[in-house]
Amino acid sequence: MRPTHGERPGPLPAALRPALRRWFLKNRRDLPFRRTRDPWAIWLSETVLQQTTVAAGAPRFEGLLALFPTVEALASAGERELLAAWSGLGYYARARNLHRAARLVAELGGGVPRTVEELRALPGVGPYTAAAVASLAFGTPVPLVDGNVSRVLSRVGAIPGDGRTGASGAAVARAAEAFLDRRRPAEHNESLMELGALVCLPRAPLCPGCPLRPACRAHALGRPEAFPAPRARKAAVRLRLAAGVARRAGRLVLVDDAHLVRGHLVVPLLELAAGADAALRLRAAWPSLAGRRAKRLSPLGTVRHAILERRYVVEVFAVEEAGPTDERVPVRPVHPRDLESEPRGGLLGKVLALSASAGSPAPPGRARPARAPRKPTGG
DNA sequence: TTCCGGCGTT
DNA sequence: AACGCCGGAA
Repeated sequence: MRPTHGERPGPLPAALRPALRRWFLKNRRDLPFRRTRDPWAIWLSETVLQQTTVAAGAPRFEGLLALFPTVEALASAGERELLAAWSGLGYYARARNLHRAARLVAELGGGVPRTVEELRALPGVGPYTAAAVASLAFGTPVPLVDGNVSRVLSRVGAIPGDGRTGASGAAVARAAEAFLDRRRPAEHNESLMELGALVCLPRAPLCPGCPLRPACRAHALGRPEAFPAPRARKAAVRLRLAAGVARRAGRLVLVDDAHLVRGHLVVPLLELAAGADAALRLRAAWPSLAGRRAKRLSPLGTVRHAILERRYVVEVFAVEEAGPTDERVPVRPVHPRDLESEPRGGLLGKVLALSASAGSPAPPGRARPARAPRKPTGG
């Protein structure tokens, strides 16, 4: 048993259901897939709509339903026919799954399965689609949590986290279960989705028109748009680089950037395997990188640079060169004063700042690399 | 450009 | 838990 840290958001008061219901009856959009309770039509529409907006998906749903009006019709059609009709919708594996599922259903007879468990067993039918068919078509009292509903419930309960993964996903599921109107699950589920689609918008929610506002903790906190928390960013890839700063006749030795941004100029650098000795590797590679022998390397420090989800840790060295120059290695020597007019990335600025601070009368202690000046990137 | 979204796969 | 799928919207 473990201690409770803070209280869980309580269930949405059932007292708000009538307000939600009134709001829905007044504001619901008249959409083609809402005019039917036919399980196959619901299944098909949910499959189409989980990958496209309502605007784009509605006409496609109608076309597909006209072509395959029953699950048996799809089962007896070829996969190619479905794929042809699916063209432009994307996620073609889902069309194949739908076709396989239709054949399974037809083989078993008895039409579209009625229970969540049976539905889940069909290829391409996950928790969402199963709950949608069960509740919207068959009236089974199961909560339905799509992206819209997850956002609504995250806000109403001010649930920390992204509302999908781990504990926050579980908290959203509990809230959905607690708020479910078991007497009319279809209408209830549709109304929550519609509220998310029309009022509880991702970026700028329209709280004044929201029937759940009296209970909404995120609104009470004054920051409805802060929920759900942004999705965790993809884990950054960490890479080690070794870079060398060398001068020839007052000009910086630069090369075309092959690692980070094509078309930019950067100091010669190289990617390091884990545990590799930066100085050793850079010195050995210098002739092929810069076309000249590296006589001596002195460490200048470390620079960090991020591009999208890549994190570079760059060990920078001042390089003293010696010997003849190999003209076959493409190098672009640039005088520092001409740097402004060259395409270059933020990394070069950071490296040069480090080099400059190391070259100037040393402040006591290790010089922290100055932050690179903001530069207008691109074009 | 960045973000979003159900599901299957890994 | 993370990723790819794929097109649309912000």
